[in-house]
Amino acid sequence: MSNLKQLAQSLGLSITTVSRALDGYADVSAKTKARVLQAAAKMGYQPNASARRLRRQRTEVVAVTLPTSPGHIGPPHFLHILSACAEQLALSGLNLLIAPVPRGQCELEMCKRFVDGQRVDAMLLVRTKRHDERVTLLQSRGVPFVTLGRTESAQPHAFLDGDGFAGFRDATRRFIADGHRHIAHIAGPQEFSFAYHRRLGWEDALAGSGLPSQLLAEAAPSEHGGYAAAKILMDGPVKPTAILCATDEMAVGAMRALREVRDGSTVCITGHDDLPVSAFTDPPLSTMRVACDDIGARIASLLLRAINGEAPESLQEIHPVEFLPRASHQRPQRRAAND
Amino acid sequence: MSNLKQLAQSLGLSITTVSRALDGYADVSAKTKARVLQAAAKMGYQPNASARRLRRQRTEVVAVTLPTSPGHIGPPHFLHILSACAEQLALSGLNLLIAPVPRGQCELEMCKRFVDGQRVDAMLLVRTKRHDERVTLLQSRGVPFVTLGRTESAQPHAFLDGDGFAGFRDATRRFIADGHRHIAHIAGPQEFSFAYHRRLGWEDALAGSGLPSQLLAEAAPSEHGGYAAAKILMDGPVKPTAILCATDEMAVGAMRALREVRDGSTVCITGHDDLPVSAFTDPPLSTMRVACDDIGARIASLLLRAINGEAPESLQEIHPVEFLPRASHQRPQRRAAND
DNA sequence: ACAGTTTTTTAAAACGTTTTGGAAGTCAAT
DNA sequence: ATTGACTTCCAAAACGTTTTAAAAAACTGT
Repeated sequence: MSNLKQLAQSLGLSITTVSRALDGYADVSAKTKARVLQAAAKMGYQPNASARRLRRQRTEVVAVTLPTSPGHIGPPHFLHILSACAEQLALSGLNLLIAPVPRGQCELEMCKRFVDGQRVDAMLLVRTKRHDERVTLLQSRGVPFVTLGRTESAQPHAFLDGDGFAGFRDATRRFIADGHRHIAHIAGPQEFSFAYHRRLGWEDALAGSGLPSQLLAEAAPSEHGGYAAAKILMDGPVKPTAILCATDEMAVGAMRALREVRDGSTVCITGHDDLPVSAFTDPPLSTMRVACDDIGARIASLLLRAINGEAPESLQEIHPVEFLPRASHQRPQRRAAND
Repeated sequence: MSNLKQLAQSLGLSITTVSRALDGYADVSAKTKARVLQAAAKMGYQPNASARRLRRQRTEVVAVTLPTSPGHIGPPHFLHILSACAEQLALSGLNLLIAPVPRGQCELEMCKRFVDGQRVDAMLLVRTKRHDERVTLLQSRGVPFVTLGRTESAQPHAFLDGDGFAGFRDATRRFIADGHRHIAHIAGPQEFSFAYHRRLGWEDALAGSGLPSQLLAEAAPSEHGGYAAAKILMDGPVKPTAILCATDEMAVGAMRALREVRDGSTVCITGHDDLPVSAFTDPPLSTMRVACDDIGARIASLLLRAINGEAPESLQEIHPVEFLPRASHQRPQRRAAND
C-alpha cells in the first residue's frame, strides 16, 4: 500500500535516507532515524517484498516440495520437523515455503520452476530416493540444498539422516534375543533411501544370527500398505512371530491385520517415527525415533550454512535412532492385565 | 541465471519482442516467435519471479499460515485439503504457500507481514475462531481471503464450512434412538468455530429429547486431550454410555481411556474427520466427514473468485456432513466375532 | 512511385527497493 | 579564512520484467 516514496515525501526526506534509516545504517542522525522509525510504524510500512528481492538478488525463501502420494500427503511427522525448521529459519529472517506437489505435476518440474525462476535461496528435499534426480538437478544448478535422508549420489551433498540401519538391526537383534526365530519386515518402497537402509539393518541382524530373511514384504508407506503386507505375511507358509514395520503408519495397518487373525497367538510388532497416535493404539506401539530433539533446528542450521557456501562434505549428519519400548514388541505375558 | 537481455542479444532481437513472443502476443511474427520459443527452451529460460511480480503488481501466490500448536501441527486432514487446493490453484498459475507459524510468533503478525509486504494475492485461513482477528485484519486491508470455517464477523466474508451442527445433532439423535440416555461430548476449545458448532449440535439434539447436557468435557484437539477428557468423564458420578468426540484424534485418545476402564461395559464413540488411521483402530472408528469429495478444489475456486473481486456474500458454502458408520458407535452385539 | 494500411519491431518508462559515489553541511584545528 | 575530517544527506543507477507509445518495415491498391 504505502511505499518508500510516500514515506519519504511525508517526512521531507529522500528515499535513500529513509531506506537507510530503516536498515539501521550509521550514517543517518539519531534524530531523523527516530523520526523515520516512528512514521514507518505509524503508517505500518512494510517494504515491498518483490522489489527488495529483485534488488538484493536473494529471496530469503527456502522451499520444500511436499510430495503428496495419491490421496495421501507425506507422513505427518515431516510436518513437525518442517515446523521446527521454519521456526529456526525465521530467526535468520528466512521463510520456509511448503509447496504441495500437485498430483499431475512431477516434483522435478516444480523444483525447476523454483530454482530457475529464482524464487528461492535454497531448497530442502524430503522423501529422498537412493538415486534422486532432484539432487542431480540442484547440483547442476549450483543451488544450495539439504536433503532429509541420504542418497547414493556420487557427488557429496548436505544431508541429515537417522541411522535407520542400526535402528532396525538392533531392534531385530532384540527380537532374536527374545527367542524369536521368524522375524518379518514390512518394508517401504525400496527406491526410498530410508526404506532401503531399514531393510538392510533387519537383514544384517538376521544374517548375523544365521537366520533367513525371506519374511519380507514391500508395501506403500501407509496404513493400508501395512495392512495388505501383513495379510500376505500371515497367509504365508511360515508365520512370523514378530514384525518390524518401516513406519508407524504401516504398523497401525498391520496391527489391524493381526487382529483379524484369530488363532490365539500374538505377533510382536514395532514401527518407526513415534507418531502421536502410536502411544494410543492397542497395544501401544513400540517404535523408534531419531534421538535428537531438534532435527528441525539442525536442518535449518545446515541450510543456513549451505547458503553461506560451506562445503557439502562438512554438512552431513547421521543421528542415532533410539528404541521406544511400549507394549507391542513384548510377548503376551500379563499385558492384557496391565495396559 | 539467464535473463531476457541475454536471450534477446543472442537472437539479435529487442527485449520487448522476446518478452512478447514468450507471452504469446499476436503482434510478433510466427517465424520469430518460433525462433524465440526454441531458444528459450534451449537455454531453459525462466522469467525472474521477483521482477515479474514487481512489474505486474501481483504475486500469483496464495498463502495459508499453518498454526502449530505446541509440539503439534494442525490436524493432518488439513493437509489433504491444502494439497488438493494447491493442485487446483496451480491450474490457474497460482502457488499455494504453506507457512508454519513459529511458536514464538503470533499468527496475526505473520499475516500482517504477508499482506503488508505484498507477498500474496490472497490468503486462506484455517482454524478460524468465532471471533478471529485475522479476519478483521484482512478485511481492513482489503485483501481477498477465504476462511475454512465460519466466523461471527459482523461484516460478511468468503468461507467454506461443513455443517458440524447438523452432523453432531444427527449423530446424537442416532444415539438417542439406539436407547442411549447418557451421551457425552468431548468438545474442542470453544473459541474455535468448528468446535463451537459441533457442541451446539450435540446440545440441540439432547434438548430436543429433554435430556440434560451436563456430560461435557472440553479439551485440546489432540489424542492426549481426548484421553484426558474421557478419563474425567468416566470418573464422574454419571458414566456416559456414548461419547461424541469433536475430532478423530480426540476419539483415538478417548478410546484408550475407555480401554483402561475395565468394568465390562462398552462405551460407544464417534469422531469427525475420517483420518486415515480411523479405519484401523480397534474397533474401527465411526466418524463423519464433509460430504464433498473436493473441498480443496472448491476452496481454490472460492479463492480465485475472491481475487477476481466477487462479493463475499456470494462466496459462502456450507456443506452437509455425512456419517460413516463403522463399529465403534454400535452396542457390543457380535462385534467381537466380526471385526 | 506513392499514399494508405497493416504488420512487425523497438526505445523507454515503470514497478519499489538497495546501494554506490558524491555533495553539502558542520566542526575543530590551523 | 582555509584546510581537513567527519557527519549527514541525497541523486542516480541498478535489479529483470511488462507495457505503452511510437517507429520501422512490409505490404496494399492506385
